[in-house]
Amino acid sequence: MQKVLIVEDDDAILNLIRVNLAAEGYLCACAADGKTAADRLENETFDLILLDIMLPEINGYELLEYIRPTGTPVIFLSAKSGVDDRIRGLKLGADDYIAKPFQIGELLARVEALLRRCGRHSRRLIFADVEIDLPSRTVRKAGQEVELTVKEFDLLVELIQNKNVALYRERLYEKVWGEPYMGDTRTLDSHIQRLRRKLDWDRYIRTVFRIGYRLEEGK
Amino acid sequence: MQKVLIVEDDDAILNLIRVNLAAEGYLCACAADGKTAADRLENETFDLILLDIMLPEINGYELLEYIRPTGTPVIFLSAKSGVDDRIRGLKLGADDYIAKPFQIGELLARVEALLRRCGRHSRRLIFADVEIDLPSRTVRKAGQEVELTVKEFDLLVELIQNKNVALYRERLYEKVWGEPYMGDTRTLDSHIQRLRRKLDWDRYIRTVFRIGYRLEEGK
DNA sequence: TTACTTGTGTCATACTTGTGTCATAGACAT
DNA sequence: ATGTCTATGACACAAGTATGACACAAGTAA
Repeated sequence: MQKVLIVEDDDAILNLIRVNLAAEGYLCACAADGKTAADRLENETFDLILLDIMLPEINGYELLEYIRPTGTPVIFLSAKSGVDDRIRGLKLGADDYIAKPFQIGELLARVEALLRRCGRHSRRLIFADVEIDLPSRTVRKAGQEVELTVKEFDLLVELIQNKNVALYRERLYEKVWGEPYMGDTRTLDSHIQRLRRKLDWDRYIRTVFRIGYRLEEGK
Repeated sequence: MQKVLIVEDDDAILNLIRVNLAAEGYLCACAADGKTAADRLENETFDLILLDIMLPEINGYELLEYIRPTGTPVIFLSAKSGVDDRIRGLKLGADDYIAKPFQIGELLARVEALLRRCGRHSRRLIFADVEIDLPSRTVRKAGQEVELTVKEFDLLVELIQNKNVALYRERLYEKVWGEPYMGDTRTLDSHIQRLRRKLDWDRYIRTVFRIGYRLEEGK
């Protein structure tokens, strides 16, 4: 599922976009001003950003400067419909420029085209405040990168892919270590603990006594 | 130098585009009908294709079908300016859609934006302050030419084409050296270090312990 | 020759990871 | 409730391993 950030201060337009993107199966995040958007960008990554130019606080151009180094594709949305505005937006680094008022169908088509091109099937997992990008093997908690070792990372992925399932120690071990579980060592437990500590996840990684562990959604 | 194919049957428009693209430093190839275009595509590769929809012989839509599998970016040019036409073009696989009549400046800006985004298939790669010209195998950092050896160059290209992906040592080695990775030599590491030193890229080329390396965008 | 590229060896260091120990918590029978 | 047994948490540590840094030699082209 692709994740799109919509930065737009006009409620009506924001909702129009949000509803339509959601209906197409995109995961939407919204920000009504530049500051809020900057905060979210600090803490999350997106597959695409729809960016209004005229915003309170920080405007779209400034925000673009900030986004550019991350390589995230951006489509400008703007009431400024002049050719010069379009050229300026594109030259500054936007990937597309849609003038308001626009037809929602065209916006959807342009979003689709851009994501198709960017090929970012950026397979990622999200659980609670933690975001995992599989190809790059990076983990971010509340936007902050957390350094995990190979085993920790693989274990985390295995847990998230089976959230809310009580995983037997045998199964976990065999999946992550790729060899049969002999029991009677503290290996798995130690790694679970390291994960709990690094992610501050005591509340999510629950021990299932005599069985194994379960990554639990909800509180 | 980027190579653009212009497929357009109207001489005036064709020339307008050709002259302006050439002035911007692009290498232009032209075709006035679908058949000619198809022939050229048989024998050459391009960084970008500007494609008129209404053409004699083979029309733009059909041609797009043929181009799509190659992954070359396409901008549709069309006198059909309706929203539905634009949506159709984009849905069929075009990356952008410019309605005629257009302002040449906007076309140039859109060409530039698309090529910027598509780095991967092109003959020119850009990452951070480094610019790579594949055909001439030259590398420039902040405009200054940097001399890289063959292996260093190939390694760099491989990294950039897979930026933000944790590349396994095996994969990197096999891609660049073209033979299976036996492990237990300092070859790959040495070359990574030479790259880091020559480009001053400690902050971009990150070590993924026990996995390999990752070229990381952003800060 | 000379200059250059490239692979490899060595050493030091940093990091990962498995395991042992001990304390504590849970399960269960009495 | 109490006691017992076992499983897990917490922690520290050691061994093994991976990587950075560097130097050098074999190979190659000029």
